[in-house]
Amino acid sequence: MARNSDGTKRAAILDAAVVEIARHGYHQTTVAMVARRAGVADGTIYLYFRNKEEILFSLFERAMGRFISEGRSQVDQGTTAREKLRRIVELHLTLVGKDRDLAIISQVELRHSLHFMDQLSRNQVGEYLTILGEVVAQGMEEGSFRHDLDPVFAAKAIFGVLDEMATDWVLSRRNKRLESQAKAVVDFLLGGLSINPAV
Amino acid sequence: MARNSDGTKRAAILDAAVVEIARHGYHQTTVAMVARRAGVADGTIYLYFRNKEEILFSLFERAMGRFISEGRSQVDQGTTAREKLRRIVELHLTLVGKDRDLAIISQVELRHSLHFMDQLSRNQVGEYLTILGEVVAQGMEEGSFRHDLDPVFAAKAIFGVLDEMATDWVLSRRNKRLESQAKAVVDFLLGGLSINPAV
DNA sequence: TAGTATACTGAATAGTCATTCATTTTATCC
DNA sequence: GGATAAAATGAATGACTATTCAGTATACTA
Repeated sequence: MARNSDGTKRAAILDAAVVEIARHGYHQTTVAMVARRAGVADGTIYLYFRNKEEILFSLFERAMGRFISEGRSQVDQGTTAREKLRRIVELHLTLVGKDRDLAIISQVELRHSLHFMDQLSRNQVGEYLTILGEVVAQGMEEGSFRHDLDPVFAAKAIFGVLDEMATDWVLSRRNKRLESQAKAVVDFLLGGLSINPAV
Repeated sequence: MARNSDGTKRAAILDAAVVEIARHGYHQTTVAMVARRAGVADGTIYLYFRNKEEILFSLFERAMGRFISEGRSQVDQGTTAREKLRRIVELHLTLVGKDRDLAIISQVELRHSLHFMDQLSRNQVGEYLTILGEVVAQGMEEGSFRHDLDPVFAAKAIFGVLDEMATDWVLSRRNKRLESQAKAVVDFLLGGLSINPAV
């Protein structure tokens, strides 16, 4: 039952799926296409995944796992909340911008169904938002962030900005690097639009 | 060739599609299901729409049309950039929050494929972003917004925050009204996180 | 009211693909 | 090297559904 001992074949299938799904979309991608690119037989896919949808889930788990562990690591390397925020913004944009195929999947293909998004947001994305929320809470304690923020709300807002930049980059044909937006994002998040926010 | 003179039947089909697609997702919704709910025969659908995908497109056009025209109207009713921003944020959250089925479609189901999103963002969403960008530019001229903003960037960031709030509301089971977040959103957009943004 | 154009119907078609499983290949062990 | 188990294969299956179109109903005209 141990399949191909190391995760080699499973990883190969996931790698193939990233390319095919990014190129054709989840629904236009057949299991046979993934099998072909991975260099295995159609049936082999089912030794590693219960069904086609589970490939998509696993894809996301693998990618989001990196996101979360590297995110935590970046946060731990910073000291002030501002610095932590800067680090996490840079990480987010860098990771998404590193692999366009994967970006297409995370920004577009994974958002297919309510059921699916629900699962994702409950688990992986939720943990990511928690990290963001902790940074905001620290900033409030430090006194560098406004005292009237709600960290849960702010975490979502931060995520919203990052996510929109990522989606915009995926949809644009320009090949300007995504991480080049990091400074603008941080400035916007810290300072907002207003010159004098105290209305 | 004039079909059913007024747009009655076409609208009925779109209305039915909203409900079915919101409930089951685009791919699990069959043309027959839409026809049944609309009270027409399967074939009738094809008198009004070239194919299934065109239903989805039309759905979005109809909804986004309201968004843009009401958005312009709200913006025109405001005088200062701040006030315009507040109005548009409230409108956005109110419109999305008004109809959960439609919200599911705009936040989830419409993001089906790269090709599809591309079309949308180029047309409808692009126009919406333009409106937001104009408000930002006005704020900069007025002197109420920071002079170092890029209106195109800021428009995307604003949209990102609004979109994330909308998606979060769709996914959450809580029935807190979406528009109750308007003040928090405006405060965040205007003031950002920092107490003293001038780093 | 007959005749014609328009709108609608829904059963049949035609194709697609996820998934299965009997069979073959490869690895392991004594 | 023969036996056994684990992995992998890929052709066949079965289910599903978008779309078509020959036929029917309805509205309009003169």
